[in-house]
Amino acid sequence: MAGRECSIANALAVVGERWSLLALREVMFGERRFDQIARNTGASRDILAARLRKLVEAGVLEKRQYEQHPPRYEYVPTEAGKALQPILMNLMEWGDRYVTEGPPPTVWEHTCGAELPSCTPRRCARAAASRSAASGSYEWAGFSRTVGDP
Amino acid sequence: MAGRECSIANALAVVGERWSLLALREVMFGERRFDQIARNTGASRDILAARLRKLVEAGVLEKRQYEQHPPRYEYVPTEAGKALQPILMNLMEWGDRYVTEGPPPTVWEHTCGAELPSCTPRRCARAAASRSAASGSYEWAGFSRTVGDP
DNA sequence: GTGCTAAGTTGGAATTAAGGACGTACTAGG
DNA sequence: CCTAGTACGTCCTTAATTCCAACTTAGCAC
Repeated sequence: MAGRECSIANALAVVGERWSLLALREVMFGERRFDQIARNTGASRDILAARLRKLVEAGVLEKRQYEQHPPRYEYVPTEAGKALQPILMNLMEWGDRYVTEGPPPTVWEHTCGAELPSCTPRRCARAAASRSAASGSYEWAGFSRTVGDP
Repeated sequence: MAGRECSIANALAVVGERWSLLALREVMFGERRFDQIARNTGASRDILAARLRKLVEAGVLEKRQYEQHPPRYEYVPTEAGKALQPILMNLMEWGDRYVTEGPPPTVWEHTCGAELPSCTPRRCARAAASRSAASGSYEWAGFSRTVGDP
């Protein structure tokens, strides 16, 4: 037990469990409600509830009530949550390059036309293509992403 | 089950399990042998063996024999493994900022004296300080890291 | 009343991890 | 020869987690 004292380990204690980063991905993609996150990640509802609670306790997400009767909540990223976005982007690029077979399921690019280097922070990004079936668009923290058929 | 088709999910299928990224951290820190990785991560030996096998199968690490009699192996990063380094660095920075209390356990800086922005790839980096008890130094893929008392 | 959506909770089965002992193979010391 | 120590795992038993489906609560629409 124990292991080296290290901020990587500390970070993983917060976001390193299964489904945590995928839940965060959904929030980043604009899906902020429990059922949407559950559907899009494929996580069990009980585990997802536990992960979201933990992320809220850790200050990565904030639970915000968007309806009084009946009470309904959505999850929005805090500053710490937003700071994880580059990590998710890098992870996606790594997955594109070394794991995913075929073309990347989602591609981001600058709305300004510049190419998107593997560097953070990124601003002015827009999803150019997606093999995902869902449609919609979303903007957050300087990012803009569109999902849909070309 | 199922969930969105996404390279983040694909990446996490390879490196998202508990201990995988910490094992990779050790390899990145220059600890490439089973016992060292086990000690420094705190993982159970059987689980660690399973993770390392998986990482080798996924092409992230390579198992290299460094001794014939008795056969002894060490784990070295492949190109895919090296490509994960920026992600670990970003995760460490995120942990430093939002999780770890007190000063960062490990600090990297450019050997050229320039400050180290939160951007990849990094070259010419050197660990300036560490609260870790262990001593030693290590260089890999343009990084140089020193662990020890100032 | 029936069905639908949303955001979870509950209970029981299945899976995974923890922790330590053990095996094998070699080296060093007495 | 006998004992220790190092290295790299595997095996076994117990403990903790996760999965899955069903259920709850609360309101709205028909």
